[in-house]
Amino acid sequence: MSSFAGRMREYPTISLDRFDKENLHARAYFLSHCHKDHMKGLKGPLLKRKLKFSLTVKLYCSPVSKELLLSNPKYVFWEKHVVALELESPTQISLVDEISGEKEDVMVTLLPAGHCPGSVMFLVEGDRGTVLYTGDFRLAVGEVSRMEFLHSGSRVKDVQSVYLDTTFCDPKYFQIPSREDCLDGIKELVRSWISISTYHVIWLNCKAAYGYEYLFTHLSEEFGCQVHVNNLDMFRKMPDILCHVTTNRATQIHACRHPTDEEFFRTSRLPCGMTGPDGTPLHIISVKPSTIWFGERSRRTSVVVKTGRSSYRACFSFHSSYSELIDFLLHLCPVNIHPNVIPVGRNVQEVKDILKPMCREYSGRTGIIYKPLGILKRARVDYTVEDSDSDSELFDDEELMPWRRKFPQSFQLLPLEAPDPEGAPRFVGGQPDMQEDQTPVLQPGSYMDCTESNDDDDEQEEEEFPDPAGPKGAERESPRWEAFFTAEQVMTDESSEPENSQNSRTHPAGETGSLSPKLFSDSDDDSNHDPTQSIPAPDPRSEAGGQDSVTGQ
DNA sequence: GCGATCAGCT
DNA sequence: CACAGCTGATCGC
Repeated sequence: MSSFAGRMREYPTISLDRFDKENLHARAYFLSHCHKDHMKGLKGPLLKRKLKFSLTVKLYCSPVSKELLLSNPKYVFWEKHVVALELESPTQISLVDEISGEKEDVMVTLLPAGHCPGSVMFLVEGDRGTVLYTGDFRLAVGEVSRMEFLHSGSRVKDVQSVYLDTTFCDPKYFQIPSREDCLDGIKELVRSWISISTYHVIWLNCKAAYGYEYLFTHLSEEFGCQVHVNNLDMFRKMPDILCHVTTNRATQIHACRHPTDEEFFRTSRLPCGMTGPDGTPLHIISVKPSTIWFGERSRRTSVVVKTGRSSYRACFSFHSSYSELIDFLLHLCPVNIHPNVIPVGRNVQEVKDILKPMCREYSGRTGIIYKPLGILKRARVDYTVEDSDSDSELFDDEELMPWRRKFPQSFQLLPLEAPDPEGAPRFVGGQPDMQEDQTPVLQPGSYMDCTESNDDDDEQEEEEFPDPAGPKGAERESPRWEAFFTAEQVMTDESSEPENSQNSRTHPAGETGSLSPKLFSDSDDDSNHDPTQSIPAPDPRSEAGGQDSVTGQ
């Protein structure tokens, strides 16, 4: 969560991502993205009043952020004062003091931040130097070197200060699998489940915030199956997202929410209440996108981990990992780095100590070529620099390399602080240039990793599911669906759908017993997920028409 | 009655 | 396992 107070020391007359207290006096406002912790004070009555009497105060953001902001009635009063700036289009902005008439011009450029729809960084250039406010961001290693507006000719711009998203500025988040690897893992899980039968549905247990659209659009595209969401008003002018989400519950992929959705899931219901034909229960698995949960794990895991009978965690990060942050900072080589976020369990000084070696005064000695992954890799073994085959992928244009570069002495020691003594990546897969003993790439379908999971976690999560078989020793038995459904539905019938109770009574245990039992067992073998091993046994009442009502679009 | 803040809960 | 956000209680205006 951002704890940035809103103002940069170089340009104190503008406020970014904070709109309360001192920020009420700003000459211009900037919103990096539409997450509530970056919108504090934005709907406040004081600011509302200020706007009424001001001719010059504007709120600058990306076109997508403007759309998302104004789709919320609480912020429509901004309508006349929001200015959408195109990405990577430097814009001169006059900062005028409406009382004194005093004026200062700055050039502002929005850069893509990869955090959520519409998220941007703000590059501000003016008489007080060049500063970069990152907002929240996730950039892969090497991406910063390809951002044109951070460069001038063949060199990196002289950046005075970076105001940085330090959410994962901690060695325990040294490596987070790439978006692509995480997505691939989730795709394989989704594929293996929804292909069993049309009664098999996925619930993506996503938080109520922008940022998961990337997941929705890719899954929809992959499986030709729109994702069910509560509301799509905010995407009304975003056809690229809109075409992949739906408010029609008849789909196998859900990301709908309900205040008690976890309870719904425990009782085998979707938050939207969707059932199969005649109220037939659907077979639901939940996938909870998580980052910190993975960061806390002490052993290597795959990008998708089974945490309960029908619960999974999938690695999914909106924020750059520690190594991505280092790559970003070593490339920019700013004079100052200010953390916007103090991760839980750390204090400001600790975060500043971590960042210090990336500041300019600690670098810029000789002309050592900048190769972050090579350095990180070597740092665990020795302190020499060596060529890496991955360089060409990371830096497609050597001309864009920073020119004032030397390795911060203390930085080379940082990876040794990582909790993993061997420096092993925490995930199966990972970067192609990892050490030889690591599995080089994600194995399709390798999302089961129960044997490496933390026992406590598993126990805890398992408890969410009533196990009619009783003791742990019975875990490998076929799930007893009849008891599972009946017991819970009798107790909670909030949906007041009579079909539910009827359905649970008419759902024979033998039928569910044939549902790929190993999918629910404590397995760590992919082959168990081969849907062809099981014969889906839909409710006898469900004819083709019924199935269409589940999958029909 | 509203906003700010915090505990509790995902 | 706290990435972001909601609800409800309490307090002050």
